[in-house]
Amino acid sequence: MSFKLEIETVRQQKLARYAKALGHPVRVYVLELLSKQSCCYSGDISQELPIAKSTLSQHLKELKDAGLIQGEIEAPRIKYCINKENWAEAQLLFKEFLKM
Amino acid sequence: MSFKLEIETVRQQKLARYAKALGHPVRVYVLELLSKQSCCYSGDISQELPIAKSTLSQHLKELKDAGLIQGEIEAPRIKYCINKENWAEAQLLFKEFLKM
DNA sequence: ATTTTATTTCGTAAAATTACGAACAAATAT
DNA sequence: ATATTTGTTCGTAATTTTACGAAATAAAAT
Repeated sequence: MSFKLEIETVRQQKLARYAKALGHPVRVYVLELLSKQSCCYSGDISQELPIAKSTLSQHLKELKDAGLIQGEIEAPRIKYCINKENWAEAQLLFKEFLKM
Repeated sequence: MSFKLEIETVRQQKLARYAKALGHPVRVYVLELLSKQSCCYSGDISQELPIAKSTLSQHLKELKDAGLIQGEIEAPRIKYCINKENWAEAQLLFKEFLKM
């Protein structure tokens, strides 16, 4: 009996998706910032980083599309927070993966 | 006294670099395979995956460039193994990051 | 009503990623 | 010597990523 390693599973695709979202220093920075202060505004982040606001906005969109963060409108600003449910999933997937 | 979160540090860049390398299902698969059997040949991997050999070769190159794997020539084949030193570093970086 | 504030979306451009098959290299087997 | 085996590199193409500034949006302040 041989155990064939699963290929291209949903699990692997999810892990890769989260990893991809973390594949840029700015996005790593943003997630770490959000973890430190639970939530924050786009402008707070923008002040610290030497990139255009529109560029930051794109990075935030990618984190959102990957499901790692979410934004609530608190006009005229937007409050970004970690998406706890998906973050927990990502943590689990990475933990399992790193154990290997 | 306020503690400003470090921005664009070497640590964040390293983490992002490793994450980026894991940002594709095939590369996640390869790393898991290598962890299961310590080492293996490109052909062994190729057999399992529905992608062209040249494409797999590119993915292997990216994992190698990111430092996560290494290849020893064992002509006419190449034996790929996990780069333990860098893998340990990646594990540590991710672990710290996930703790947040 | 108009201006200000905070942030996104649009338009654009350069660079990187992903994928394939064909051509190439290098050692082994015939 | 030549063919076979194992992988890589090359050439090419489509798509995605990254980045910027300008224009747009939408609520709040004046």
